Amino acid sequence: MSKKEDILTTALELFAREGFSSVSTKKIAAKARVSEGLIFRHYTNKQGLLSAIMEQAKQKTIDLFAPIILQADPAKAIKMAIELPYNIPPEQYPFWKLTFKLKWEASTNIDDKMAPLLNKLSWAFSQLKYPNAKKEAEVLLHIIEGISTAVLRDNRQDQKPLKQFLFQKYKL
Amino acid sequence: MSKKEDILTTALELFAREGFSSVSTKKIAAKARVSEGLIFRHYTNKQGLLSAIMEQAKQKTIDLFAPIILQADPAKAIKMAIELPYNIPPEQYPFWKLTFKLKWEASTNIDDKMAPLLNKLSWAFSQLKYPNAKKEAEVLLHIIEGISTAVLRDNRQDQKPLKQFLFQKYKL
DNA sequence: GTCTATACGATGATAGAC
DNA sequence: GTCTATCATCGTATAGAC
Repeated sequence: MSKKEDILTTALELFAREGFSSVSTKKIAAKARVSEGLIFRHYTNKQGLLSAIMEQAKQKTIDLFAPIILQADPAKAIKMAIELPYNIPPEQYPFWKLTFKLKWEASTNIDDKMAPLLNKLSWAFSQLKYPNAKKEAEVLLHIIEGISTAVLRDNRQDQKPLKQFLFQKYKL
Repeated sequence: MSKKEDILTTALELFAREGFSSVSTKKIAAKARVSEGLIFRHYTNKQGLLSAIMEQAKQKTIDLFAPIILQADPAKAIKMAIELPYNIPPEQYPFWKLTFKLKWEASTNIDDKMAPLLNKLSWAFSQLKYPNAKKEAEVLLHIIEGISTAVLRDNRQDQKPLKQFLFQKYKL
């Protein structure tokens, strides 16, 4: 891995754990074992570092959602969406933690990221003849985000997973 | 309002909007129109300011939940819980925004705050003979937190509220 | 209670050498 | 590409006067 990548990975980890403004470029440099100046050579400024991270995140979101979006069977798509929080690759936790954290920063908008999934769920519920497909989708997305939050925050899978319960609830 | 209170209110607003570490004591002082030194006279340090805010928050949480906790009719209790996100007094938005934001800081734990509500919902569902009362409660709490997040982030009520839909879903 | 002045380490960022 | 040295500014916090 290049030093440029080391910086990005380290910054991501620290931002996810401690928040963007709490982490100094000095700290990033020390943990990534590069000189502080190098950060600015590669990423112009601290904000540029965050932008580069979020650029990567965009692609990871698409990759993670792809199998669900492409699923032609509506019941299977819903099932996969429910399983999503439990299937986040642990090495991607920092990514998702930061994404959820940044939900509360004015600049970013997590809803844009989630829109494709929301639309797919809406489609799935309407295929299954749910009377309020759009709202069913919204509610399920809230649940999925809630479970994801729990998983990401505690860095562990839910002790008593709601997965089975939800499968039952949605008759899957 | 005393200057001491001005500081607290201003800090709360800024912390909620921009995050704890992004906001300098200088900025708080300017916006509250007090000298910077006064902040430290009253609250020892910046962290003390946050602690004072969270101390207030504890009481506000209790007050907001009280009518639900005291509700003897289980169906009504669930209904009130669903209405909760829409009934947060707007002047308390900064409080709740900050509370939800701090969910992602290692030190704080929002689950402790939410536990009484979770337990009440669990009780309500079991009264109504739901087969998995505990998990029903968990799921509904996720939904309520999701709706609250949307309301708080956009500083406005949901355009197409899920309230009616949820009432129907839970046959209330 | 409140303000002004100030100490001083930390922080983001640049310049220049290799 | 990478490091060292350096800088201006900012940020928290204290001291002393009113």
